[in-house]
Amino acid sequence: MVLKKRIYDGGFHGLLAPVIPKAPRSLRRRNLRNKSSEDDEICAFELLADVADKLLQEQESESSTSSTGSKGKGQISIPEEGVKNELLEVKVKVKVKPVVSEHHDQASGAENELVAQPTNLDPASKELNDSGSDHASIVTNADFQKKINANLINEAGNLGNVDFGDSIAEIHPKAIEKQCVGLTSVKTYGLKDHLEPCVNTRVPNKSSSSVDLSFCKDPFHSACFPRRTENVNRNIRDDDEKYFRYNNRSIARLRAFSSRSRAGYKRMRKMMPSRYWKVAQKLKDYELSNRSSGGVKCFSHKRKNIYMRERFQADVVYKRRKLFHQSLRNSYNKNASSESASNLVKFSIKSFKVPGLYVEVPETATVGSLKRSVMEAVTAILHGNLHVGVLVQGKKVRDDNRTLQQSGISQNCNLEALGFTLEPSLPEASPFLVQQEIPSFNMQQQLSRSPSSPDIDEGFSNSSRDPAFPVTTMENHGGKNEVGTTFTAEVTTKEPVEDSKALVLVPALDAEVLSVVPLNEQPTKRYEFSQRRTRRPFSVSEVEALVEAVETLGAGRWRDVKMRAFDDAYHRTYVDLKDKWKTLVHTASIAPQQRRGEPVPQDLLDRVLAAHAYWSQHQAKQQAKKHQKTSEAQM
DNA sequence: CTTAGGG
DNA sequence: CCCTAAG
Repeated sequence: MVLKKRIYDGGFHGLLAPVIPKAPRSLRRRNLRNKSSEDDEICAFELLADVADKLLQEQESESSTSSTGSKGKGQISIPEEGVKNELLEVKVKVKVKPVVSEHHDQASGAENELVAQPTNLDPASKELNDSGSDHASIVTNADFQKKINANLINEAGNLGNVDFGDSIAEIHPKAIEKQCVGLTSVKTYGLKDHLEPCVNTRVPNKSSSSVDLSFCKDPFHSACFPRRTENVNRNIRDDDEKYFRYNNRSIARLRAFSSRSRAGYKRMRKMMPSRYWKVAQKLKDYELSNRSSGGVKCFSHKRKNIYMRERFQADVVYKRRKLFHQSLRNSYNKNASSESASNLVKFSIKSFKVPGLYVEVPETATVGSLKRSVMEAVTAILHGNLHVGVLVQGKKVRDDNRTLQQSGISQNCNLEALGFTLEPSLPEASPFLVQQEIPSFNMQQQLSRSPSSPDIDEGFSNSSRDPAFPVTTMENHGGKNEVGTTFTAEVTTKEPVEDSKALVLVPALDAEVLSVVPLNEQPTKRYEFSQRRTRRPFSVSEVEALVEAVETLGAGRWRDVKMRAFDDAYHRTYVDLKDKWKTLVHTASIAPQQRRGEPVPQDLLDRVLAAHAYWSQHQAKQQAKKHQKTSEAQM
């Protein structure tokens, strides 16, 4: 009946603990916004262009970091005999989502503004040009569609977002049969200096099987379309640090929206790592501003929850990883029967997933534009700096001098555990250092992993496979119907596996690694893409701030604590604060000799203990009261 | 999205 | 720090 007085007499340095009522979420949320300017407008393609640029630069300046990577070229070579002289097949599947291009957006959902053109393919892939439409044909037969839909749903289920109205298409490069696949170039307005990846897959002879990825920059398409205002660039630069402060990964996506619904908003948000979300947000803002001037209603899209950025990111990454694993898989021919030579390693690479690929095309777009979109996406993602990685048991084998046998890759062993990754040859760099050096859209360095583990990299632990979402699973996964955009490229040896159509939902960004993972391996909770955040010990001043905040707000209101004391510390999520408090309490309760890390002043620890005691008691009282109340109500 | 806890 | 179940 009476407001409980909560005067902290424990002595927080003489301060009365101001009990700040917990504001309604709705209100609190409002506060979260407006943290930074929201008038930024960014052209999606500008972003793309920058990304492409960076990546290109990266590629050019970076020689291979692995033995396989000779600039712009990667090769998988299995020097073992027994590899069938088969043709490699490359399939590209795309999950398309209705989109409205920013340039034509008026409700009609105009065609994507991508323009595709034949590229100057290298001789080896010349025929690609001839194959023209072949290498990007849309499969629309009902049966397949059905499967894909199921798959999409399945995939979408992983992301937890689904939408209706998505159309799917499979692009099946016929070039396969010609043993090579070419990616024609695609030009996007504003996309500058894009590379023209030409992926040639050929199988020389029974002695070796190789996948040759060569890239060429297409001078022809270098001419840029008019770029957006400097305004855009400025904003990108200005906000870049925030966007990519912690994770600068490759981004290559084409996006637009046909749906301005909240669902759409949420979906997008979910699908993309929070760090990119902000960008997306801006992109959207841009689009919306464009559109609003045309009289189209915009929906609120200014939500920003800065503290949750990282957490969110984590979630997305997690989901992405999940999806990721569904795709890249190999199937291995383990036919011992025909294998007389026990030392032959025989297998086929069933599919290559293109993780960072994200394609969105308006339903009303033409098939042609779809093709072009895919091309562009591929171009943006594969623009070259890739190198192949080999995974055994989910662990990356880094020593190129090892023999297959030494690496545990042998016919008698578990070929199922063999996988490949296609990753950009990026330098290892601290995201934090990088961000300072490259204030704008730099998203390459991220995939760098700690240089530690020399041979086996635990990070790439077991290619996780979620049993619930087997690649080949076509069962309708019910419910959701949201589809991000999937883009899967499969490389298969002849004998097309009936269900080589594994459709993979690629969670957009973070295309660092394209991997091929064994099909039968059991899923693990470790995902290749997960990169643990770099450890950043709390400084004494941070501890001080935390203690102060908890003293006044109480332990448990982490969101508020965050807001109060770490609002600008983007790398500290409220969960982090909660965790830190936990450790602080622990630290304070153990002997000084047992403490590690930068010593926290005893007085601070004392305050921790005091506050902890106080708020614990407080909480207990609250609970008691609550119980009493409920019990009374029952009587 | 937030909290709360275990890992 | 990560991962998750609950709310």
